[in-house]
Amino acid sequence: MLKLTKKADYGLIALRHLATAPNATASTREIADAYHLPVTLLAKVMQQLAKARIVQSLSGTNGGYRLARAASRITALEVVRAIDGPVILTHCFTDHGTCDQSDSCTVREPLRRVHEAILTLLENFTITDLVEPVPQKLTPISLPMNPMRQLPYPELLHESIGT
Amino acid sequence: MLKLTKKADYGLIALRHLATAPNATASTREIADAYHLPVTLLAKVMQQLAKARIVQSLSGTNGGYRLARAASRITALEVVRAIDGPVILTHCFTDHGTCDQSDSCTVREPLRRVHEAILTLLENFTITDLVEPVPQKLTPISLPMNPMRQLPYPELLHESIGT
DNA sequence: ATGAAGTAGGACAAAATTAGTCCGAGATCA
DNA sequence: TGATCTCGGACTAATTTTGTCCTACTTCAT
Repeated sequence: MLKLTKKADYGLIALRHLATAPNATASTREIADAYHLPVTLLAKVMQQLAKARIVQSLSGTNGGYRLARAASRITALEVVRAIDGPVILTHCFTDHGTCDQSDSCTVREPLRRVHEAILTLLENFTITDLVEPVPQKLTPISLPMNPMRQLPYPELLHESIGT
Repeated sequence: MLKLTKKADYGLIALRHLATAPNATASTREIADAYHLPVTLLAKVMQQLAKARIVQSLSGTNGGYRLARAASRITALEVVRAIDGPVILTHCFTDHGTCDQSDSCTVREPLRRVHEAILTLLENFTITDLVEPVPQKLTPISLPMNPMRQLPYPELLHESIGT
């Protein structure tokens, strides 16, 4: 489905919260309450972020978490990786042995390019970009472009689903 | 995990196959055999592609599927949508009512930008790009860029997992 | 016209992933 | 010393993905 998991969502929300928190610090419960997230699950997410050194934990009373570095230095890619594990577009990438014949998997290389592009995209997106809702214009992506490519057929436009 | 499903993989492989097939036509079994895919599952995928008018079915003996239009006019985004349904980055997009306070979901808008960028990426990638494995240089993505952003901390680089 | 080879499509089972809970342990502060 | 917090593993439940099975219908060739 090519979607972020809820945990990754929660993580991003929490990081944004920390980035704008008054003392730059907040407890798990505080964040969970603010956005109506399941406390225990968010706690797990925070732990993973701490383990990845994205966030720093402060134990004891009045403890909580704080960003381990500047928000501008925390990329969405890092966060997603820390929480959901390696980002994988196609399945072939990791388990090479599965593809019986390297000859068969003809789509692998081209798809890898798309993959890289998405990674780059996420890497260029930081927590700072989450905190400033500047409606910035989205410049078109450069990818191997096909000169013959045109707009999709009209009849397909009206049944295009989802966002 | 931000990954394509196997079905989407299969669909792309099949479309690539059709794009290069001698008669521009191939049966489900033929394709499944060529890449060692589960026949019945691929059949389902082909049906979905047919319903989305990406592929045209030819019933009867010597039947099979053919591309409904030029490979250069079939985008990866269409394919993924046809097979996996709407592409969703965050969960808030579809069920607006869930987010109790629109005030809470502060990350929605910025994430939507990332979302759009990924969609654009997939939209600019056609079946033709799958068939020509030209190792084209991947130009960096443009996104709302933070001028303060720098490379991730060195200590994080060595534990960066996955691709 | 009859059988072989196709697609169409729904119901269903199995497997994997994600989401969420629970509990015990350790740290810090008042 | 107790309240409040994090840490981390084990565990269950829900959802999604993957894959199979079966029946119906269509086309072609003999």
